Amino acid sequence: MFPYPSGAGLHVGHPEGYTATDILARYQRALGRNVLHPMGWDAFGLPAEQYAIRSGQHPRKTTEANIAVFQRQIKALGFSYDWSREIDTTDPRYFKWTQWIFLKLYNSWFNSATGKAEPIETLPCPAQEAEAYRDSKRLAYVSQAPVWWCEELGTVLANEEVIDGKSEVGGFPVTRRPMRQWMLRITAYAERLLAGLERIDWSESLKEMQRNWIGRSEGAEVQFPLAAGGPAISVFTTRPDTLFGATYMVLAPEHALVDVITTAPQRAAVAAYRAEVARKSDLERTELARDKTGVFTGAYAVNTVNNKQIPIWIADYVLASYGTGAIMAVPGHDTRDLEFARKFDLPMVVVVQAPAGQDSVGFLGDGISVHSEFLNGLPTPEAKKKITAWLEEKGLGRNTVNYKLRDWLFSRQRYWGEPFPIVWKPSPDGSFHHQALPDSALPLLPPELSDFKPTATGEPPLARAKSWVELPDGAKRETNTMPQWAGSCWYYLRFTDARNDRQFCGTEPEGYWMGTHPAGHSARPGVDLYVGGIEHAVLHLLYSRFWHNVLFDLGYVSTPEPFFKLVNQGLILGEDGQKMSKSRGNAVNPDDIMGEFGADAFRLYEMFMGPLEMVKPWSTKGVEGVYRFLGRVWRLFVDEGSETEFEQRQTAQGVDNADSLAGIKLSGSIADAPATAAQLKTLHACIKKVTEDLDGFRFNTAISALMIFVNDAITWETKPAAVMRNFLLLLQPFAPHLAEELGSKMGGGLTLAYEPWPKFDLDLLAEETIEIAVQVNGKLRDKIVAPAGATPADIEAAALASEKVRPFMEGKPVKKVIVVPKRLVNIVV
RNA sequence: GCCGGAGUGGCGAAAUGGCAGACGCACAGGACUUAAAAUCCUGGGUCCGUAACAGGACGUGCGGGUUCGAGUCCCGCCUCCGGCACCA
Repeated sequence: MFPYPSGAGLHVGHPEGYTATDILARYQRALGRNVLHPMGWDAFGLPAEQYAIRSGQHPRKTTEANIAVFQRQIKALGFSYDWSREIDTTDPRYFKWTQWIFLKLYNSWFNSATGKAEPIETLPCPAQEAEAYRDSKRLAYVSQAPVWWCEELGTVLANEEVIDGKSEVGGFPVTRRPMRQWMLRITAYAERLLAGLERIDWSESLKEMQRNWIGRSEGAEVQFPLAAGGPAISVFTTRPDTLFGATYMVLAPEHALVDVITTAPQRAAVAAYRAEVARKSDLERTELARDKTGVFTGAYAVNTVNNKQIPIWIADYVLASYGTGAIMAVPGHDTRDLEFARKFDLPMVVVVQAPAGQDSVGFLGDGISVHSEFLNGLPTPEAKKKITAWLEEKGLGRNTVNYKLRDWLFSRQRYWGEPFPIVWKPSPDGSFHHQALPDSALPLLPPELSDFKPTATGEPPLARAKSWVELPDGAKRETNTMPQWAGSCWYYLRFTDARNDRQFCGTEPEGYWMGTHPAGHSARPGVDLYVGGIEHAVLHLLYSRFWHNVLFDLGYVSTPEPFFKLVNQGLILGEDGQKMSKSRGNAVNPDDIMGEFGADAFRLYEMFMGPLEMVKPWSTKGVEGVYRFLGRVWRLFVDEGSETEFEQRQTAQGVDNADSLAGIKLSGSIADAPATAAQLKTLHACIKKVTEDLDGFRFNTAISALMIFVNDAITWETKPAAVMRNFLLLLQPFAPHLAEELGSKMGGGLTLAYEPWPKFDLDLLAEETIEIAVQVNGKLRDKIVAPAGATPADIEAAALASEKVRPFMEGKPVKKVIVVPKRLVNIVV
């Protein structure tokens, strides 16, 4: 995942994923594959804008400076990126296409019959109000609804950006307020986003997080007529089988029918309760709201299965934004309803018999229906089917599916983001109607501003630029901007064809790199390997999949999913095992580490710490360890005398580093000598282990294999040049600077990075004799040495003959002997 | 509460159901040095045992199970980390 270039520079987490992919890129190239390994900048975003507000410095300037810092650090780490594909989401040549994709969303609708997005022109519209109808179906639409507003940040936020009633960025309180906003219809893709998870190689936990976020829930929508007549109240329930146990109803306080149904005597109480709820922040509502509150509306609904009248309450434990914003309360089999019923003394009926030994009151699982007339005796799944059929027949209900996923709030009141390619045209009645700009008007650049603060009226900062906003024909530009996620939704596609100024990316390169083109190198549709932090599980990774699905439907990309294989690198903690942070004082600065130990040691250490996916604490002692290893590699190759001279020259003044380094000679122990069988075995064991570990992303054990080679090679009096050169080829992806330096001293022409990966020969690994463990009743008692070709019978005989084993078999008959070829013998007595 | 993941030496960790602790850190002893650093060599799970060897018992969060054999598989718990959480 490409980084947001913050002013603080890289933190140690960045090089973790980047080193892993760089090693694999180098490895895959050495295997002869064409590798796309690019870097870019997710550079729109809040910090640059907030800095601009404080300092008056244009975010463009800050962003450029930050990118320069990131570039310097990333280049110092020796990543083999293809810089000709570098992208910057704030570059008009890039965000032109972000705006273009927005227009595709705007000009499309989701056809539920085909399950796909289609151009808006294909939408069958009623003759009257055609435009309004079209607008109501677009994938990008305007909504006047309560949204999360963050006073501190001066902007609205998406659902995904609000955590426990606070902004994800900064942890500021957010409140709900109705505003006109752009939304993206991601909910139309709920099923597709769920189904798509089945065909991609992501960790189960990450898939689960996405599934939970989408929150699919199957149930029934049921109508409850009002006792007094008028509109029916619709509820969503996953347990229609408990309908006979519904003893009251609850509407969310914000429900539209509350005003309609509340009776005169209750009006004051209801109004007071609604005011109280509205005043509560969402934080209070979720954190403190375990204690149930609510008031009676005075109205009754009819439970049509038994024609009983049940009271209608309002309570804030029912959310306006989920399902229909109303529930049938079944205190017998729902914890929350039970709590509420107990508090307000409402009736409770058991309608599901729990299995023997469990209390039926408050029982939530599947059981047998009771006190439910025609459902009695049915197990829960059948009762659900029967009651739903019954409701459908009477026109009182139907099967339905609900999702927790909400549409994506896509506009922000910020300066430093992509402007919407939208203008508002005046209508004769004085209102304004949105209209898309043509593709030819892209990119739409933001106006120049010197004051980036939100305006006093709460309008976005872009509203300040009157000459930009107000068009000669009386139309006004949209002044919201897109969220930071927009640019990162599709950047992986741009990498395939980063300099294309006619298309967001060409069909050919897209097909080639995404793996569906006949000439493509991969059988895994999508990005072959995507490495990044888990924090994007429900943000970037969900948004991106959504956009990609839409682009796929519209025929612009060739794969249904963007990222085939995804690996989440584990967080690197501070030396104290706590999360790294400036305030804790346990943060590690990559520049310091590179300055002291060099880029290779830094790369190597981050890979040696442990498995890529694991959370692991930093240890500067550990860096010293791999640094020492690199020192041993160096001394393995170079002549000690010339090395000493080098060090002396270094301490003298006015000596050019490169010239001085060239004076170091290769060690005399490296010679064009034939390798011994033992040397070849050491080399090929290393090739095998490193190769297999790289295939499995096991960088830490691959490095330990390199160490094992060096520990052995350091004892060789004569080091065959061919063996040593092969070792450098294995080292090169991990520590490219050192490996290339030594490679060039060895000569032989090519840069190591362009040479093929060594192959291992199993024959060279064959042992002449094998050590075999001898167990008695599963306990190790001896080790014997047998020729590699020994038969199981030979080995068994040798094991039984062992002196050390004899005492443990004394006087006990041998029941069974298990011989595991080449490993062990277990004698059961 | 629900869903994921993880618990192995002093520490980071390694181990297709087959010799637990590879590799590294830290530590200890030794060599080199006037000395230190660097470097090189050696050692090490715990306990019992021995003058020293030898030898033995125990040991992968806890309790069971399957198996000739379990860190690994199964069942039940505990702890930690991450996510979700009044979602009907």
